[in-house]
Amino acid sequence: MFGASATHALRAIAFLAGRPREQAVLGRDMARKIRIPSHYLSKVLATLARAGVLTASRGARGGYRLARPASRIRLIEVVGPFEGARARPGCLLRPGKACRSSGACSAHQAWRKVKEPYLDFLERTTVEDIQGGS
Amino acid sequence: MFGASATHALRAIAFLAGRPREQAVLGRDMARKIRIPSHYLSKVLATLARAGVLTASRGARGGYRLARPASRIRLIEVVGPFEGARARPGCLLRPGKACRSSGACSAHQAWRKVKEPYLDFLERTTVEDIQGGS
DNA sequence: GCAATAATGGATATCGATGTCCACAATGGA
DNA sequence: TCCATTGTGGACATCGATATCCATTATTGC
Repeated sequence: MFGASATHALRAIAFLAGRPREQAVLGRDMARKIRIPSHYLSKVLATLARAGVLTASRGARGGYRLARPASRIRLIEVVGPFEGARARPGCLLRPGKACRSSGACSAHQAWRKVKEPYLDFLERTTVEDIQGGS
Repeated sequence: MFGASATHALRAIAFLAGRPREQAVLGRDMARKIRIPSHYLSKVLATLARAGVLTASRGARGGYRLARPASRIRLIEVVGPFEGARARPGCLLRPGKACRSSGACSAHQAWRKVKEPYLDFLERTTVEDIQGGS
């Protein structure tokens, strides 16, 4: 449903959320645990750090941690930086268009039943809801 | 939500469904009406023809028509040939895996609320439900 | 200050999706 | 039969996403 980068981001965040927050996790350890190429994961994590979702610290005893408690990070913040406009789907038949009730496309009614739960998922689910086992 | 090819397919099918079925529509006319590059659309339509969703006829008075009444074509038949496995989404955090209730990933419960309406949309919505104005 | 540790940024490679072009095959009508 | 019409198939170009590698920068502990 999401691209590889956004999926990697979700896996990484869910993993981090399942660990004590005061203890930083090394990039290479995380890569090994969640089975993602470490050089690729580092790019993903850098993007999440820029987005303010996690913090990265260098040097000995460095690593990554959540920037906030998992219950206060919504999934849209994790997925958004990678999916961009895709994380705010509009009209089915005219991608990129708003497709409001007035002047809606012919698939509007049927598509709403997918779009609304999808937006709800991104806006209302928090990282705590998907956190992995420690 | 879908790739460009699947979206083009949906637009073309919705357009065709809004026309009298006994009258074939020219590829180039359809391309102009729904604003899709005609050379690309022809590839998409060829795929749909192979999938048995529409029929193509060559020569004078040729063109494309629905293979069946719009009410008997489900969207999965239109989208499936282009989206492949993406049209049957499984686990959020482990793409490609089944993620059944037993041994489910940590996002299973939250993700179900998106996945189920999505699958319902593809399996139960018909082309008639999204057909365009004539 | 020095050495070890770790993340960062840039360059590059690879792959699939998107999009274009054109010669060819098939069809219908005169 | 011959020609205009119309879709088909293959080759090719382009672009963004995915992925890899390495030199550099920042930080900690001694």
